[in-house]
Amino acid sequence: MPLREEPEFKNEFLLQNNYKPYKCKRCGERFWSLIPKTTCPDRPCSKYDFLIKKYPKVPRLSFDEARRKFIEFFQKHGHGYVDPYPVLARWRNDLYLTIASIIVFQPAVTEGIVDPPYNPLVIVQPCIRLEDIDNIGLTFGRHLTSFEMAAHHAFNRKEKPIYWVSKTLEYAFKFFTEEIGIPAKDIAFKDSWWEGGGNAGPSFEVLVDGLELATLVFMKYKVVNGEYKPNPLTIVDTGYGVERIAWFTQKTPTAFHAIYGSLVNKYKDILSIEEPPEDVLRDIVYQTSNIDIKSLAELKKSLVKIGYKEYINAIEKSIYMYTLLDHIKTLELMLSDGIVPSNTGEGYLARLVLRRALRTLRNLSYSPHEFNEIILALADEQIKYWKGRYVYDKFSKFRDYIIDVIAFETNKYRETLNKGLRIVERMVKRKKNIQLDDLIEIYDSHGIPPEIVAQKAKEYNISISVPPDFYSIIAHKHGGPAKLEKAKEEEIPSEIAEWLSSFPETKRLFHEDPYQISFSAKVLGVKKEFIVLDQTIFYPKAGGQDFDVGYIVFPNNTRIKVKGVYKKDNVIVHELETDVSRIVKPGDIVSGYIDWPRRYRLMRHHTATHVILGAARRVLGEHVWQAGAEKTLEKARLDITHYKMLTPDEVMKIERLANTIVDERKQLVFHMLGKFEAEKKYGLKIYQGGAIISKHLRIVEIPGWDAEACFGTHLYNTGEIGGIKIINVDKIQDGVIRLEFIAGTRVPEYSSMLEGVIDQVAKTLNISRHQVIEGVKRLYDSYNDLRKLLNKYRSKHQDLLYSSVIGSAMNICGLKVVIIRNELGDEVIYRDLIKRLSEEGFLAIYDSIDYVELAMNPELARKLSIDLRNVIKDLRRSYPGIKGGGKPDHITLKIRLTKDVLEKIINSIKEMLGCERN
RNA sequence: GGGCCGGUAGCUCAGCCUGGAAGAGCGCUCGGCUUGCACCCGAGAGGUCCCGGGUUCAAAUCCCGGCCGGUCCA
Repeated sequence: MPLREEPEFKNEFLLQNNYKPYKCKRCGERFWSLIPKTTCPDRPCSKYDFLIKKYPKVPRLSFDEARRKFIEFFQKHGHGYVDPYPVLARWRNDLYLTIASIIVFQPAVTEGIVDPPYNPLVIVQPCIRLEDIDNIGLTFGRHLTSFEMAAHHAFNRKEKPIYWVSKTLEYAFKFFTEEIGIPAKDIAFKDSWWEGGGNAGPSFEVLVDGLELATLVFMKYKVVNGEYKPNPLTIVDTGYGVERIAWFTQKTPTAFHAIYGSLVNKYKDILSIEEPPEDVLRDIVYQTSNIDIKSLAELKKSLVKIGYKEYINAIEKSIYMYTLLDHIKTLELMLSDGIVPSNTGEGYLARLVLRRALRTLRNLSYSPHEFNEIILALADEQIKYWKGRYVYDKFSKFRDYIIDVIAFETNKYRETLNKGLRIVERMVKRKKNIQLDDLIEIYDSHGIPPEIVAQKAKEYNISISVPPDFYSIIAHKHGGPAKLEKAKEEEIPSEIAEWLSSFPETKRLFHEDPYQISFSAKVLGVKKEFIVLDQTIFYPKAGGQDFDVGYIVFPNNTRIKVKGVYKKDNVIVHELETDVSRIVKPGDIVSGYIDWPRRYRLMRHHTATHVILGAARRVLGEHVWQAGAEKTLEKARLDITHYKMLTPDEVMKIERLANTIVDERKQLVFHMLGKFEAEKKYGLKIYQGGAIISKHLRIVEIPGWDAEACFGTHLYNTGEIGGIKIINVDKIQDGVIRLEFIAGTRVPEYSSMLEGVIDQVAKTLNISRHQVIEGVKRLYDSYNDLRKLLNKYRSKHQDLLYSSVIGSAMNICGLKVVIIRNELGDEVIYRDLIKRLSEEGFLAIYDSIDYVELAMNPELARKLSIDLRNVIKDLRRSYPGIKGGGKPDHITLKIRLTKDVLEKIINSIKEMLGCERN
């Protein structure tokens, strides 16, 4: 990382404005200041001096005012304003969350594929970072899981530079001195390095009296396999902390008070918490600001050291409250961007945040049955608090979903806790202690954190020591981070894929007119059975839509079937049934025909999929996103994100609503739009099929209903769908529901199939189609009656067998021996009978069809010192190699019970009992 | 996407390590006690031990593969 001799660090602006470099005597880093300083004004080298210092010219800025000031300042200086993007990075397939403002422009803009909407630009982007989630609260608001990154960006191309270091430093200097009113001498710039989202570069941290207010990054590199390569564009990537600016100007004891204002008191009421007096709290924050505190225990020790022992309890509870403020806001941001909690992917991140919040409630001594009420009250207060404010207004719009999903997830967690605690209890009772291995298993496999295990074990007077590095043991166990790859490519042989890259873009006739069924085109390349044309009506397998089949007619008039069509970037390749390299050459003209009935079905299924998605979003809520889709000849499949199984009523509503769109005969509209233009016009929900990195997007719009970036072939009018029938609903994984449906002429085919099933049932029962329901009912009833009757016969038969068998019992040296033969093949009777007889002191010899079993009462066997296994040994003398085994009172023999075998068995028993041979 | 844990009566689970006659509690049915309810007492019904394969004389139990659920991590 320390590529520290970057020229950016020695900058004109700093030199011309009398900034001088100093080396911090504590951390050894270089920083620039107007006045001499021995340590850098960054913690932990300095304390939060801003909390106690007076700045006469700094006005008190609310969170909203700080944001507004920033935007206005940069707009005034020629920056175009860009609306913030969601915290869920739908436009990227290598990242779940928006962790910085630059994420919005990676990779399309930073790679130079797409121009930014403005250049330079200003954006205030809500971001989520979960790396420091364990520090939340402990640092009194320096760490937050969600924060606003105020940024101005300039994207410099070699041929069109915008600005670089000097201008950026000048903006920062001007903004902080003129707009915020901070004296120039209090501002310092510290050399640093930043990387994220695939880019990196030198940076300056802007520090004021202990608080880092901004980072100015000069992104020159991209990171490829751990190596720094020059980026095609050099990018000014700044990040100003809106929360920190508000905190700085308000000088509230913690950042939470600056961000959450009156909500803090609401939370205090709901949770019945008293914070320490304001001046005490501020002093605690100040005094601990130059210590790296990693746990509550460490903070408590520090409190003792600085003489605030009596506030330990109040501080602990306050920190839990700050954690709840933070986590619930982050959770609501995630949920209102449509995250559905789940056990994988981004959904897990939402679950993680919620569960951490619930654990915090537990730390505040709430018991699980109180979780629901409290967490919902807290969640609702945040929704109210943020109403009408910046992006957070959407909390209100998503209120129903937020409340319902939190309640649902909370119940789920309670169940997990209960289940896990039962496991702990069982373990405690059985093993009497709990080792580290057990703790790891309980957390890793059952989701119960060690603190809770320890608490439970305490009830049984077992004390457990949790190693301080518990979570890193877990992390180590799971191995290093793997590369995130949300999407995957199509299946063409790699040599073909390589060959394809040499061709120009194929003209897509299927987009120009999806109803065209024949065409002619010029051959551009042939390789065995693969052929590339200058244009085609054959749709390649893409976007979940199956490829077209048909045939191509070659110059010598042979027709050859097209059995597959694929796409690599913008080149389409046809796979033919045979090698055609000898009958056609580049430059030839060929004609082609697609299997129209097949294509038309695919089109219906595809357009129906868009209609169904729109219906699902309206019935279930806007958190519903496409999680996968496939359209085949037989049916269409749409996986949607939703947190619980659909009710039959919901399914019916979706189906009905979808069919009204069919009946409304909506005309579809197709556009090619620039990336940012499309996102602005339709929102990020165009990325239903996943991220698309491209300059232009093809938007398929059903006006007033649905708009998606989509490559597929669509009908011109929803009326052509004919009708939609949902045929199957399934929960395929946590948070994902699969809908299967059919459209158009598939519907009668499907209902004929169902009729066929009914007819077959009717035929089997020898009744008419209309009587099927009663017929099956009657059959089922009589089946049950007969089963009961059978049981009566069984017990009757068993009684008869019993008396007949004991009547013919042999007495061998005082032991009563009976022989039972399986004559009916009904194991149940004999097994029962053997048990009954052996309990009554008989030795039973059971002759089943292909084996022989000897069984007697275990106690009796012990009393008579009988080990039936000796029977096997004895038998082996005459029948070597017979198989069998068992225990003293019960053996199994793989042998047929002939007269001779029976005789030998009886002799063997006699010998064991010590009577004479006869 | 990967690791770990689990799947046995309607429900909650024991049995699995160490293979050998499928269990408990709750619920259900019937009967008794009771003015009635809860309780209590007695009897009974209820099983694809997730599915498939393998090892074995013998598999709920051991091995392999799959499906489903949970959980942790990316």
